[in-house]
Amino acid sequence: MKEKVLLGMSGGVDSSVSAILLKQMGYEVIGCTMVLLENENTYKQLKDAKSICEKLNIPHYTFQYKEIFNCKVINNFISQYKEAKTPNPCVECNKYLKFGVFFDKAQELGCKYIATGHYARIEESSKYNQKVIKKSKEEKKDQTYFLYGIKREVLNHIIFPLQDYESKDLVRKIASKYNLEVATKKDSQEICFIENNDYKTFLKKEANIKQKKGNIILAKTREILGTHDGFINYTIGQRKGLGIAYKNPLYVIGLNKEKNEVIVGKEEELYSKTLTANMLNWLVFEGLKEPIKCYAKIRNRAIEAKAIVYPYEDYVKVEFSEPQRAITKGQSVVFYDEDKILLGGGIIM
RNA sequence: UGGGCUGUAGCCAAGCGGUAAGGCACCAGACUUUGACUCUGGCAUGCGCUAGUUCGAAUCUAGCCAGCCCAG
Repeated sequence: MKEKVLLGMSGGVDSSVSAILLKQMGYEVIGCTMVLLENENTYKQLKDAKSICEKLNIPHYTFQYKEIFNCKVINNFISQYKEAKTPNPCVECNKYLKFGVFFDKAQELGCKYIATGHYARIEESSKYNQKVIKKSKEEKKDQTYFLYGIKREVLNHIIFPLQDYESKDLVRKIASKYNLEVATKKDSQEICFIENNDYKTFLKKEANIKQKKGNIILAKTREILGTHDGFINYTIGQRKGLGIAYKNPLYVIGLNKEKNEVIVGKEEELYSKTLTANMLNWLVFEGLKEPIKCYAKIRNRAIEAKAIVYPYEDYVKVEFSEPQRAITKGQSVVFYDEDKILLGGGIIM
Protein backbone atom coordinates (compact mmCIF):
# COMPACT_ATOMS: atom_id res chain seq x y z
CA MET A 1 0.00 0.00 0.00
CA LYS A 2 1.19 3.45 -0.89
CA GLU A 3 2.17 5.74 1.89
CA LYS A 4 0.23 8.94 2.20
CA VAL A 5 1.84 12.34 2.00
CA LEU A 6 0.19 15.61 2.76
CA LEU A 7 1.73 18.23 0.52
CA GLY A 8 1.46 21.91 1.31
CA MET A 9 0.70 23.75 -1.90
CA SER A 10 0.95 27.46 -2.35
CA GLY A 11 0.01 27.45 -5.99
CA GLY A 12 3.58 28.24 -6.87
CA VAL A 13 5.98 26.39 -9.08
CA ASP A 14 7.97 24.72 -6.31
CA SER A 15 5.14 23.05 -4.50
CA SER A 16 3.46 22.14 -7.79
CA VAL A 17 6.53 20.36 -9.06
CA SER A 18 6.83 18.74 -5.65
CA ALA A 19 3.46 17.10 -6.28
CA ILE A 20 4.72 15.63 -9.52
CA LEU A 21 7.89 14.36 -7.91
CA LEU A 22 6.07 12.79 -5.00
CA LYS A 23 3.80 10.94 -7.35
CA GLN A 24 6.79 9.69 -9.27
CA MET A 25 8.32 8.51 -6.02
CA GLY A 26 5.27 6.36 -5.50
CA TYR A 27 3.48 8.18 -2.73
CA GLU A 28 -0.21 8.75 -2.45
CA VAL A 29 -0.26 12.52 -2.58
CA ILE A 30 -2.86 14.69 -0.98
CA GLY A 31 -2.53 18.32 -1.92
CA CYS A 32 -3.66 20.98 0.43
CA THR A 33 -3.51 24.70 0.79
CA MET A 34 -3.45 26.59 4.02
CA VAL A 35 -5.56 29.69 3.96
CA LEU A 36 -3.79 32.18 6.16
CA LEU A 37 -5.23 35.42 4.94
CA GLU A 38 -8.38 36.88 3.57
CA ASN A 39 -7.33 38.52 0.37
CA GLU A 40 -7.42 38.24 -3.38
CA ASN A 41 -4.00 36.76 -3.67
CA THR A 42 -4.87 33.97 -1.28
CA TYR A 43 -7.85 32.95 -3.38
CA LYS A 44 -5.82 33.09 -6.52
CA GLN A 45 -3.22 30.82 -4.97
CA LEU A 46 -5.94 28.50 -3.79
CA LYS A 47 -7.40 28.38 -7.26
CA ASP A 48 -4.01 27.66 -8.80
CA ALA A 49 -3.31 24.89 -6.34
CA LYS A 50 -6.69 23.31 -6.93
CA SER A 51 -6.29 23.33 -10.67
CA ILE A 52 -2.84 21.78 -10.41
CA CYS A 53 -4.23 19.00 -8.28
CA GLU A 54 -7.03 18.44 -10.71
CA LYS A 55 -4.55 18.21 -13.51
CA LEU A 56 -2.40 15.76 -11.60
CA ASN A 57 -5.44 13.85 -10.49
CA ILE A 58 -4.82 14.15 -6.77
CA PRO A 59 -7.22 15.31 -4.08
CA HIS A 60 -6.99 18.80 -2.72
CA TYR A 61 -8.01 20.08 0.68
CA THR A 62 -8.23 23.56 2.02
CA PHE A 63 -7.38 24.30 5.63
CA GLN A 64 -8.42 27.48 7.33
CA TYR A 65 -5.60 28.68 9.52
CA LYS A 66 -6.31 32.37 9.59
CA GLU A 67 -6.72 32.49 13.33
CA ILE A 68 -3.55 30.74 14.29
CA PHE A 69 -1.62 32.60 11.63
CA ASN A 70 -2.91 35.84 12.98
CA CYS A 71 -2.06 34.85 16.50
CA LYS A 72 1.34 33.26 16.02
CA VAL A 73 2.74 35.16 13.09
CA ILE A 74 1.07 38.52 12.61
CA ASN A 75 0.64 39.39 16.27
CA ASN A 76 4.16 38.33 16.99
CA PHE A 77 5.38 40.48 14.15
CA ILE A 78 3.60 43.50 15.56
CA SER A 79 4.65 43.00 19.15
CA GLN A 80 8.27 42.53 18.15
CA TYR A 81 8.30 45.83 16.34
CA LYS A 82 6.78 47.48 19.38
CA GLU A 83 9.77 46.19 21.31
CA ALA A 84 12.15 47.84 18.85
CA LYS A 85 13.03 44.43 17.45
CA THR A 86 12.95 43.17 13.89
CA PRO A 87 11.00 39.93 13.58
CA ASN A 88 11.26 37.28 10.92
CA PRO A 89 7.72 36.09 10.28
CA CYS A 90 8.75 33.29 7.91
CA VAL A 91 10.56 31.56 10.75
CA GLU A 92 7.42 31.69 12.90
CA CYS A 93 5.21 30.55 10.06
CA ASN A 94 7.32 27.45 9.47
CA LYS A 95 7.42 26.69 13.15
CA TYR A 96 3.74 27.05 13.93
CA LEU A 97 1.98 26.62 10.61
CA LYS A 98 3.80 24.64 7.97
CA PHE A 99 5.48 22.25 10.38
CA GLY A 100 3.13 22.79 13.30
CA VAL A 101 -0.62 22.61 12.86
CA PHE A 102 -0.15 21.35 9.35
CA PHE A 103 1.76 18.38 10.64
CA ASP A 104 -0.94 17.73 13.23
CA LYS A 105 -3.50 17.73 10.47
CA ALA A 106 -1.45 15.20 8.52
CA GLN A 107 -1.44 12.89 11.53
CA GLU A 108 -5.20 13.25 11.82
CA LEU A 109 -5.61 12.33 8.19
CA GLY A 110 -3.41 9.30 8.54
CA CYS A 111 -0.58 10.71 6.47
CA LYS A 112 2.80 9.50 7.53
CA TYR A 113 4.56 12.39 5.85
CA ILE A 114 4.21 16.03 5.17
CA ALA A 115 5.97 17.65 2.25
CA THR A 116 6.70 21.19 1.19
CA GLY A 117 8.47 22.82 -1.72
CA HIS A 118 11.35 24.06 0.37
CA TYR A 119 14.85 24.00 -0.98
CA ALA A 120 16.41 21.90 1.74
CA ARG A 121 17.58 18.36 2.25
CA ILE A 122 16.39 15.87 4.78
CA GLU A 123 18.31 12.66 5.27
CA GLU A 124 19.27 9.98 7.75
CA SER A 125 22.45 10.90 9.56
CA SER A 126 24.70 8.27 11.07
CA LYS A 127 26.50 11.00 12.96
CA TYR A 128 23.42 11.97 14.94
CA ASN A 129 21.57 8.71 14.43
CA GLN A 130 18.42 10.48 13.33
CA LYS A 131 16.88 12.35 10.45
CA VAL A 132 18.51 15.73 9.89
CA ILE A 133 17.96 18.79 7.77
CA LYS A 134 20.88 19.72 5.63
CA LYS A 135 21.64 22.73 3.54
CA SER A 136 20.55 22.57 -0.03
CA LYS A 137 23.39 21.89 -2.45
CA GLU A 138 22.58 24.98 -4.34
CA GLU A 139 23.34 27.32 -1.50
CA LYS A 140 21.83 30.31 -3.18
CA LYS A 141 18.37 28.84 -2.96
CA ASP A 142 18.88 27.16 0.36
CA GLN A 143 16.02 27.81 2.76
CA THR A 144 17.15 25.92 5.83
CA TYR A 145 17.64 29.19 7.67
CA PHE A 146 13.87 29.48 7.96
CA LEU A 147 13.41 25.92 9.17
CA TYR A 148 15.32 25.76 12.42
CA GLY A 149 12.18 26.10 14.51
CA ILE A 150 10.72 22.75 13.47
CA LYS A 151 10.14 20.34 16.34
CA ARG A 152 12.67 17.57 16.43
CA GLU A 153 10.11 14.77 16.38
CA VAL A 154 8.62 16.11 13.15
CA LEU A 155 11.85 15.44 11.28
CA ASN A 156 10.89 11.79 10.83
CA HIS A 157 7.85 12.85 8.88
CA ILE A 158 9.15 15.39 6.41
CA ILE A 159 9.84 15.04 2.73
CA PHE A 160 11.41 17.81 0.67
CA PRO A 161 10.75 16.56 -2.85
CA LEU A 162 12.98 19.24 -4.36
CA GLN A 163 16.02 18.19 -2.43
CA ASP A 164 17.65 16.67 -5.46
CA TYR A 165 16.33 19.25 -7.89
CA GLU A 166 18.14 22.19 -6.62
CA SER A 167 18.16 24.38 -9.62
CA LYS A 168 15.17 26.57 -9.98
CA ASP A 169 15.56 26.41 -13.73
CA LEU A 170 15.24 22.67 -13.65
CA VAL A 171 12.17 22.90 -11.47
CA ARG A 172 10.62 25.33 -13.91
CA LYS A 173 11.46 23.00 -16.77
CA ILE A 174 9.68 20.16 -15.08
CA ALA A 175 6.68 22.38 -14.59
CA SER A 176 6.56 23.33 -18.22
CA LYS A 177 7.11 19.74 -19.31
CA TYR A 178 3.93 18.87 -17.45
CA ASN A 179 2.19 21.87 -18.90
CA LEU A 180 1.67 23.60 -15.61
CA GLU A 181 0.74 27.21 -16.06
CA VAL A 182 2.67 28.13 -12.95
CA ALA A 183 5.95 27.28 -14.70
CA THR A 184 6.73 30.89 -15.27
CA LYS A 185 5.14 32.25 -12.14
CA LYS A 186 7.32 34.72 -10.34
CA ASP A 187 9.06 33.63 -7.17
CA SER A 188 7.30 34.72 -4.05
CA GLN A 189 9.05 37.19 -1.87
CA GLU A 190 8.35 39.83 0.69
CA ILE A 191 6.06 39.30 3.65
CA CYS A 192 2.91 37.52 2.52
CA PHE A 193 0.54 39.39 4.81
CA ILE A 194 1.79 42.80 3.89
CA GLU A 195 0.69 44.57 0.77
CA ASN A 196 2.94 46.58 -1.48
CA ASN A 197 5.95 45.51 0.49
CA ASP A 198 5.24 48.30 2.93
CA TYR A 199 5.44 47.02 6.48
CA LYS A 200 5.60 50.50 7.91
CA THR A 201 2.17 51.44 6.66
CA PHE A 202 0.93 48.06 7.82
CA LEU A 203 2.13 48.70 11.34
CA LYS A 204 0.70 52.16 11.33
CA LYS A 205 -2.71 51.37 9.89
CA GLU A 206 -3.46 47.71 10.57
CA ALA A 207 -1.63 47.35 13.82
CA ASN A 208 -2.45 50.86 14.91
CA ILE A 209 0.93 51.40 16.46
CA LYS A 210 1.27 54.88 17.74
CA GLN A 211 4.55 56.38 16.83
CA LYS A 212 6.28 59.22 18.54
CA LYS A 213 8.84 61.41 16.97
CA GLY A 214 12.27 61.12 18.44
CA ASN A 215 15.85 62.03 17.86
CA ILE A 216 18.35 60.50 15.55
CA ILE A 217 21.61 60.44 17.45
CA LEU A 218 25.15 60.03 16.23
CA ALA A 219 26.59 57.22 18.33
CA LYS A 220 30.06 58.59 18.83
CA THR A 221 29.26 62.11 19.91
CA ARG A 222 25.60 61.84 20.99
CA GLU A 223 25.00 64.71 18.61
CA ILE A 224 21.39 65.08 17.43
CA LEU A 225 21.43 64.81 13.66
CA GLY A 226 17.75 64.74 12.95
CA THR A 227 14.36 63.43 13.95
CA HIS A 228 12.51 60.21 13.19
CA ASP A 229 8.81 59.36 13.08
CA GLY A 230 9.00 56.34 15.34
CA PHE A 231 11.58 53.62 15.72
CA ILE A 232 9.40 50.98 14.11
CA ASN A 233 10.47 52.47 10.82
CA TYR A 234 14.07 51.48 11.40
CA THR A 235 16.10 48.36 11.75
CA ILE A 236 19.74 47.72 12.46
CA GLY A 237 21.92 48.15 9.43
CA GLN A 238 19.45 50.38 7.65
CA ARG A 239 20.89 53.13 5.54
CA LYS A 240 18.00 54.44 3.52
CA GLY A 241 15.32 56.66 4.89
CA LEU A 242 17.32 58.52 7.48
CA GLY A 243 17.02 61.76 5.59
CA ILE A 244 20.18 63.14 7.08
CA ALA A 245 22.66 65.10 5.04
CA TYR A 246 26.03 63.89 6.19
CA LYS A 247 29.44 63.54 4.69
CA ASN A 248 29.52 59.77 4.79
CA PRO A 249 26.81 57.12 4.68
CA LEU A 250 25.10 56.61 7.99
CA TYR A 251 23.61 53.36 9.21
CA VAL A 252 21.25 52.58 12.04
CA ILE A 253 23.40 50.88 14.65
CA GLY A 254 20.95 50.84 17.53
CA LEU A 255 17.42 51.55 18.67
CA ASN A 256 16.75 52.84 22.15
CA LYS A 257 13.15 52.13 23.02
CA GLU A 258 13.19 53.93 26.37
CA LYS A 259 14.62 57.14 25.02
CA ASN A 260 12.86 56.73 21.68
CA GLU A 261 16.15 57.23 19.90
CA VAL A 262 17.52 55.94 16.66
CA ILE A 263 21.29 55.64 16.96
CA VAL A 264 23.32 56.00 13.81
CA GLY A 265 26.96 55.58 12.98
CA LYS A 266 29.49 54.60 10.39
CA GLU A 267 29.45 51.26 8.67
CA GLU A 268 32.33 49.98 10.81
CA GLU A 269 30.20 50.46 13.88
CA LEU A 270 27.77 47.82 12.64
CA TYR A 271 30.15 44.96 13.27
CA SER A 272 30.13 42.84 16.35
CA LYS A 273 31.60 39.48 17.35
CA THR A 274 29.10 38.32 19.92
CA LEU A 275 25.41 37.99 20.44
CA THR A 276 22.94 36.32 22.77
CA ALA A 277 19.90 34.41 21.66
CA ASN A 278 16.90 32.81 23.30
CA MET A 279 13.80 30.95 22.10
CA LEU A 280 16.16 28.19 21.12
CA ASN A 281 15.26 25.09 19.22
CA TRP A 282 17.64 22.23 18.64
CA LEU A 283 17.16 19.61 15.99
CA VAL A 284 19.83 17.06 16.77
CA PHE A 285 19.84 17.01 20.56
CA GLU A 286 17.47 17.97 23.33
CA GLY A 287 19.34 20.95 24.62
CA LEU A 288 22.82 22.34 24.59
CA LYS A 289 24.84 21.12 27.60
CA GLU A 290 28.36 22.02 26.59
CA PRO A 291 29.76 24.80 24.42
CA ILE A 292 29.97 23.73 20.79
CA LYS A 293 31.97 24.88 17.84
CA CYS A 294 29.84 25.30 14.80
CA TYR A 295 28.91 27.64 12.00
CA ALA A 296 26.33 30.30 12.61
CA LYS A 297 24.53 32.75 10.45
CA ILE A 298 22.49 35.73 11.45
CA ARG A 299 20.46 36.23 8.32
CA ASN A 300 19.33 34.10 5.47
CA ARG A 301 21.71 35.51 2.94
CA ALA A 302 24.72 35.76 5.18
CA ILE A 303 27.59 33.37 4.83
CA GLU A 304 27.79 31.34 7.99
CA ALA A 305 30.77 32.09 10.17
CA LYS A 306 32.73 29.97 12.59
CA ALA A 307 31.40 30.42 16.07
CA ILE A 308 31.35 28.96 19.54
CA VAL A 309 27.99 28.65 21.24
CA TYR A 310 27.93 28.76 25.04
CA PRO A 311 24.81 27.52 26.80
CA TYR A 312 23.20 29.32 29.74
CA GLU A 313 19.87 28.65 31.44
CA ASP A 314 17.49 29.65 28.73
CA TYR A 315 19.72 31.40 26.29
CA VAL A 316 23.03 31.03 24.52
CA LYS A 317 25.95 33.28 23.93
CA VAL A 318 27.50 33.12 20.50
CA GLU A 319 31.06 34.17 19.82
CA PHE A 320 32.02 34.54 16.20
CA SER A 321 35.54 34.19 14.91
CA GLU A 322 34.93 37.15 12.64
CA PRO A 323 32.83 40.22 13.36
CA GLN A 324 29.35 40.05 11.89
CA ARG A 325 27.60 42.90 10.21
CA ALA A 326 24.40 44.32 11.66
CA ILE A 327 23.39 41.74 14.23
CA THR A 328 19.73 42.53 14.75
CA LYS A 329 17.50 41.81 17.72
CA GLY A 330 14.47 39.77 16.72
CA GLN A 331 16.22 38.10 13.81
CA SER A 332 17.32 34.51 14.04
CA VAL A 333 20.74 33.04 14.49
CA VAL A 334 20.95 29.59 12.96
CA PHE A 335 23.58 26.94 13.63
CA TYR A 336 25.10 24.37 11.30
CA ASP A 337 27.79 21.79 11.73
CA GLU A 338 30.77 21.31 9.41
CA ASP A 339 28.65 19.01 7.22
CA LYS A 340 26.04 21.71 6.71
CA ILE A 341 23.58 19.93 8.93
CA LEU A 342 21.08 22.21 10.62
CA LEU A 343 21.65 22.03 14.35
CA GLY A 344 19.15 24.56 15.53
CA GLY A 345 18.77 28.23 16.17
CA GLY A 346 17.26 30.95 18.23
CA ILE A 347 16.20 34.54 18.29
CA ILE A 348 18.73 37.28 18.89
CA MET A 349 18.04 39.18 22.11
C1' U B 1 26.12 102.06 9.58
C1' G B 2 31.22 99.83 10.24
C1' G B 3 34.04 95.09 10.58
C1' G B 4 34.23 89.80 9.58
C1' C B 5 32.39 85.32 7.23
C1' U B 6 29.60 82.62 3.61
C1' G B 7 27.01 81.78 -1.13
C1' U B 8 28.63 74.71 -5.62
C1' A B 9 22.12 70.05 -7.60
C1' G B 10 15.88 69.51 -3.54
C1' C B 11 19.45 68.94 1.04
C1' C B 12 24.61 68.46 3.18
C1' A B 13 29.34 69.00 1.04
C1' A B 14 34.67 68.53 -1.48
C1' G B 15 37.39 71.41 -4.68
C1' C B 16 41.22 76.88 -3.83
C1' G B 17 43.88 78.39 -11.85
C1' G B 18 43.54 73.00 -15.82
C1' U B 19 38.14 71.60 -17.53
C1' A B 20 32.42 69.97 -11.24
C1' A B 21 34.45 64.26 -5.51
C1' G B 22 31.27 62.11 -2.11
C1' G B 23 26.85 61.51 0.86
C1' C B 24 21.39 62.16 1.66
C1' A B 25 16.90 62.24 -1.14
C1' C B 26 14.75 60.71 -5.68
C1' C B 27 13.99 57.52 -10.34
C1' A B 28 14.82 52.74 -13.13
C1' G B 29 16.67 47.78 -12.69
C1' A B 30 19.29 43.39 -10.28
C1' C B 31 19.50 40.42 -5.81
C1' U B 32 15.88 38.35 -2.00
C1' U B 33 10.21 33.41 0.60
C1' U B 34 11.62 38.36 6.81
C1' G B 35 13.25 43.33 7.87
C1' A B 36 17.69 45.36 6.16
C1' C B 37 22.22 45.44 3.37
C1' U B 38 24.47 45.16 -1.41
C1' C B 39 25.08 45.83 -6.75
C1' U B 40 24.15 48.37 -11.73
C1' G B 41 22.38 52.68 -14.24
C1' G B 42 20.16 57.82 -14.02
C1' C B 43 20.39 62.60 -11.43
C1' A B 44 24.72 70.61 -12.04
C1' U B 45 27.41 72.37 -20.21
C1' G B 46 27.46 74.39 -14.61
C1' C B 47 29.58 76.58 -9.10
C1' G B 48 24.72 83.94 -6.19
C1' C B 49 24.80 87.86 -10.41
C1' U B 50 27.72 90.98 -13.79
C1' A B 51 32.16 92.46 -15.76
C1' G B 52 37.49 91.67 -15.98
C1' U B 53 42.59 89.07 -15.80
C1' U B 54 44.15 84.36 -18.34
C1' C B 55 45.44 79.77 -23.63
C1' G B 56 42.15 78.18 -19.66
C1' A B 57 38.18 80.58 -13.84
C1' A B 58 33.88 77.38 -9.17
C1' U B 59 38.86 78.69 -8.10
C1' C B 60 42.23 85.37 -9.05
C1' U B 61 40.26 90.81 -9.29
C1' A B 62 36.22 94.52 -9.05
C1' G B 63 31.24 95.84 -8.45
C1' C B 64 26.46 94.29 -7.17
C1' C B 65 22.85 90.94 -4.64
C1' A B 66 21.55 87.58 -0.59
C1' G B 67 22.35 85.28 4.21
C1' C B 68 24.95 84.79 8.93
C1' C B 69 27.99 86.72 13.00
C1' C B 70 30.22 90.71 15.86
C1' A B 71 30.05 95.80 16.98
C1' G B 72 26.89 100.22 17.29
